[in-house]
Order: sequence, then structure tokens, then C-alpha cells
Amino acid sequence: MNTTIKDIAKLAGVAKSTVSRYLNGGHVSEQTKAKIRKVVEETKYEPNSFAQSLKAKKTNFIGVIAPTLDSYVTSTVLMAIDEELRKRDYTTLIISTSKHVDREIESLISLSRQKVDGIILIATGVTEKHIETINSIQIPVLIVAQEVGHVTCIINDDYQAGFKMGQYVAQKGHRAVAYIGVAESDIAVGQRRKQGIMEGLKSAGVSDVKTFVSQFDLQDAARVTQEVLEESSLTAIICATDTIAFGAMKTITKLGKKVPKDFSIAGFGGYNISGVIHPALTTIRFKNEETGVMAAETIIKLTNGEEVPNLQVSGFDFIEGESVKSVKS
Amino acid sequence: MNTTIKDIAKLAGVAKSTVSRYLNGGHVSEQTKAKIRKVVEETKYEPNSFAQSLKAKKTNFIGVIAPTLDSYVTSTVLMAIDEELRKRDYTTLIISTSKHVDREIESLISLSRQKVDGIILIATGVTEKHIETINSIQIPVLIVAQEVGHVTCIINDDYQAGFKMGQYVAQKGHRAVAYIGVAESDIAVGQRRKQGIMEGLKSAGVSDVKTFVSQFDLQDAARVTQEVLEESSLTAIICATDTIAFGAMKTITKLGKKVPKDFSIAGFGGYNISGVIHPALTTIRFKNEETGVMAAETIIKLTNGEEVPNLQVSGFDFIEGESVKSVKS
DNA sequence: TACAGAAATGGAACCGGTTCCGTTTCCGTT
DNA sequence: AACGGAAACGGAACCGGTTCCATTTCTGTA
Repeated sequence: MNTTIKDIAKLAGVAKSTVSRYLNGGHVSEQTKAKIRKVVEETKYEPNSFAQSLKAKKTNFIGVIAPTLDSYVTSTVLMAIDEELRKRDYTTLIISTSKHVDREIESLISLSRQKVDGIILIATGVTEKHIETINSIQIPVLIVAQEVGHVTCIINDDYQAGFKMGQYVAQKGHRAVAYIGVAESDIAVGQRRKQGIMEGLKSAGVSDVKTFVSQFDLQDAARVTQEVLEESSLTAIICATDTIAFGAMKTITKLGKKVPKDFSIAGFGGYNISGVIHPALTTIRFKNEETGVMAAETIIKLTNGEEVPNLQVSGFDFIEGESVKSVKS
Repeated sequence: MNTTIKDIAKLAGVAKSTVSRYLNGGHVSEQTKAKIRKVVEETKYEPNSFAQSLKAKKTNFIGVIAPTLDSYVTSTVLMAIDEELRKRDYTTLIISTSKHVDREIESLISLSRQKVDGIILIATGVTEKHIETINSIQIPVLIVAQEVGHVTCIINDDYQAGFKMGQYVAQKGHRAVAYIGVAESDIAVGQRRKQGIMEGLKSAGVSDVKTFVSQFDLQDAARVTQEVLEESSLTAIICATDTIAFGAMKTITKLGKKVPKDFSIAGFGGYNISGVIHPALTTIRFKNEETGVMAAETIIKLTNGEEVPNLQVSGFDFIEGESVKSVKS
């Protein structure tokens, strides 16, 4: 049987209210403190946090809903969130939905039953149903990685990142450029990033860009790349993610061509592994740690009813690898 | 304000005990059911699970302590655990320790205060202090990935996997083989796997193997590989993990040598990325999903006081890539 | 030395559920 | 019509804490 505050009180010969005060730093005489301390140590008493939050109306839990755990971006953000929340005495409750969108809704509801103080939703897409559920549970929700009206959001600066990359590739002298992107249902990557790239290229004089659409996985990217390579005279391929870039490199290598000699390749992500691949991939590393910290800070503010900006933008670094070469123009 | 069972009772004109019975499938007349149902729907009532578990003495939470979230192995196991636990109506509480061993101890205690029903510890090393803490909290604990006496454990079949790989490399005709391992404080990888490899090699006639020790990260592996290559006449390097293998490949490539032409390389892990690298890495893929499911099943049995074997072993697949070539003997 | 205000403490109510117990109502059986 | 058992339901206690309130005991100051 677990020891309770009542047991401690009895053993120390005081009222349980006194024990509670002792534990929470209220007014207790040194003498009494000593008695209680002794009993607490002997019994290895640990307060029941459920009972505590029942009265406190505050659980110090923050729920985080993630589409998956096995992606570099998600896990980095998750680690940063967890780290920051821990510092502030919150417990992170991570729920993975295995990319089932339905489960995001379910999780929102189940977390609300757990009475978490706030929820961070790392999103890949946000539907009407999401918004509806978010409004129906009366708990603050923060959306990460996608932008939605009337909900607090943190996003990557996909437009600027795209612009930077587009400009870079164009300035390297490439004129025949292809883009392998993802479905437009993904506002952040499918739309904003693409738009940035296009305008970045344009700003440096490249306006005719062939675009293709791939899934997020390597296999599909490798497949799509075959189509891409049918375009003649191409010198550079910009890929929406590093994984897609790896897929492209795989296909190119398989065809006996070389990066960057025959084709220049660029990606977005900055995974650790990018440095292993030879040649090192030129890419954009989003500041995932910054995003995580920001998310933790923001959700805490929200639970305290403080004002926070409706949209916050997290930065990025440009990583110059060896996968994009200069061409004479 | 949140609606409580008391509000529902008042609105429906019944006692709260009746509402509770309605919610839990007790005897309630159809007429009353209808009344309550109506109120519950209108108010979007969600029971407070803290209050429930306070009385029930069961939270249906399982805590999982992981050293990090951003490793392929950990996240795969985690996903599988989560998936399986959800199926059985448990909520997974994931805690990442960012590789701070102290925090594993802290987390064990903090989880015990949350009154989780059981704890799964994905371990990289288990100290006396761990054992002590595990014994002091009165909650079942399952250790994954390391073997410890008197505690229920699930491990990979590191010995057999190593044996298989050692045998394979030797049978490919390699006689001058080096091994890049990890510290022996890691029983599973540092000792068992190594032992398997050595005996596998020996079984096929190779008994003189130079061994080296690296950290788990790529950079250190790349550094260690430089030393390794100072050995003359080497034809194959077996690496304790895929990451180490990537580091080795990086160094080899940097020196203008080729895999597998100049050196054959093998790893352990079977990360998704292994297929991208050219040449594809010959490796062992441990059945992480199987491990996760097993872990979930086992911890549930433990919380129910059922008997479980003290040690369970999870299997692996041998993945033949292109990174180990045949040499004429 | 008297007295006000703070400190110390116990008792009881409360948080939001579940469950036990006892009473009333309903139904079927003889 | 009388009776017994099950169904239906309300009231109260309980889970393990926190907190309010009232009472007693110290303090320090006039």
C-alpha cells in the first residue's frame, strides 16, 4: 500500500493540514518540521500528483501531438519542447498519431480529458474538423509548422528560406532549373516554400522553372526524379526536402551521372546525415530547437492567459555544401 | 468553468451517483438515460480522468523513459510501444532524458509520483543507482535494450546478430578485418555484439582482429577510422552501428578510396537511410517494432501482476547491401 | 505587564469522481 | 392479493491531497 499524507500525519502526531503546509513551505515550527521530515524520509513518501492537481485545477502537463516520432524535424522539435518545459516544471505528454489525421482529433479530446494545461499540435495539415475540435475543448492550443487563422501558430520562415535558396542557385549561374515539391495541401512546404524559391530564382533572373510533385519519402522522390531528368539541358534541381534530395541523388547516381558535375542539387532540412552524403548537400537548416523553445514558452504563456502574438516565425541557416556548383553563364 | 458530474446531475435532475452509473454502464432506466444523455451532449461533458484514477488507483498511464528521441532505433521502438499501448487503452507518457543518466533516476521517481501503472526504461547502461531506485518505487519496471539481473528485460539478440555478421564477412574471404566498437560499459553493444562478431569470425577461420573504440556519433567514428586505416593490408571493417559505418565511409571517401573496392564495410542498425548511401550498406536490422510490441505487452502483464519471463530476446534480419565484396582467398 | 499581531496548528470543507448502502419501485410468481 | 427479488436511485463516504477558518500559542512593543 502507498503511504498517504494521512499516514504521515498519524506517524508524526500532527494534523494532515500541517504536513501539507510542511511540504509546501507554509508556517511550521522547526520542531514540527523535524518530526515530519523524519517520517517522510523513513516512509519514502511521494505525494500523489493526481490528488494535487485535482484540487489545484492545474496539472502542469502539456500535451504534444506529433505526426510521427521517427522524423528528424519532429524529434528535434520534440526534444527542444520537452527540455524547455521540464525547466519550467511542466511534464510533456507526447502523443504520436502515426500520421493518422483522425487520431489528431481523438488526441485533442483525450488530452482534454487528461486535463492537460495546454496542447501543442505539430501539424502537417489543418482541417475544418481540427479547428472545430480546438474550439470545443476549452484548453489553449498552439499549432506548430502550419499557419491557421484565429489560432496561435509558430511556423518556419519557409518563404524567406525558399527565396534565399532560389537566389543562391540562380546566382551560381544556373538557368535551367527544376523544382521537386510536395502537394499544395501542405501550406507551409507545398505553397510558401515553393513561392519563396520561385521568387528567389526570379529575383536573380530565372523565371522559367519546371516543377514536379513528389511524396515525402525517398522512394517516390527517386521515381519522380526519373521524370525530371527527361527534361533536357537541366543543370540544377531544387528539392523541397533533404529526403527528396537524397532520392534525387540516388537516381542520378544510379544513372551513372555525378553530383554536382552533371546536376546540382539543393534541399531543405539540414539533417545530420546530410553531412555524410558525398558530396555534402547544400541545404537550409531550420532552427528546430528555436522552434521548440518558442513553442514551450508560448504554450505556457497561453495557459497563464497572457497575450501572445498570433503568428511567430522561426529562423533558418543556409548551409553551403558541395552539391551546387558554379556554371559559367 | 468546466462542467462536472455534479452539474450534469443537477441539470438532469438526478443524483450524481446515477450519472456515474450511466457513464459506466450500471443499472439506469431508459427514461433517465435519455435525460442524462441529453445533458451530457449539450454540455460536452468530459469526465476528469484525474478524479477517476484517484479513486480507481489505476491511471492507465505507462511511462517510457528514453535516452533521446532523435535516434532511429529509439523512435521506432517508441512508436511501436505507443501504438500497442494505445490499442489496449493505455496512454504513453514519454520522457526523454537527453542522455543524462541522472535524469533517468529523476524520471523514475517523477513517474512514480504521477502514479503511472508501469515504466519502460529504454536503457543504454544500468547502474547500481538505477537498480536501487527501481526497487524503491513500488511500480513494475521493464528494461529494454540492456540485460540486468532480477529485473524484467527485453534485449536484442546482439550475440547472434554479431555472430551472423562475423561469419558472413569471413565467408566473403576477408582475413584482415578490423572492428570499430563502443565502450564496454554498454553491455549489449559494447560486449555482447562484439563477442558475437568475434566468435562469428572465428567460426569461419578469422581470429586475429584489430579492435577500436568509438563514440556513437559520426564525427568520432570518422576520426577513429583514420587510426584504423593506418593498419596495413586491411580489407574489411565491421562497425558496431550504422552511424559508425557512415563515419568510416566518410573518412574512406575523403581519402580517395572506395567502398567496397578498397575496403568492405558492415554495420548494425538498418536505418532507413542506409539504402540511400551508395553503396548500400550491409547491415543487421533489429526488429525494433517487435521489441516495442513485446515491451508494451510485457509491461501490461507486469502491472496486472502476471508472470513474465525475466528475459526476452527480440530478433533481427540480415540485410545484404553492396558494401562488402568477395575477396579471393 | 498587557495587548496586538503573527505564527502554529487542528478541524472541516472541498476538488470531481466512484462505490457502498439503504430505501423505494417494479415485476413476476404462487 | 401477498410476497420476494431485482432494478432504480439518492445519500453519504471515500480517494489523497489543499486551503479556509477558528483557536491556541508565541512574539514584540508600548
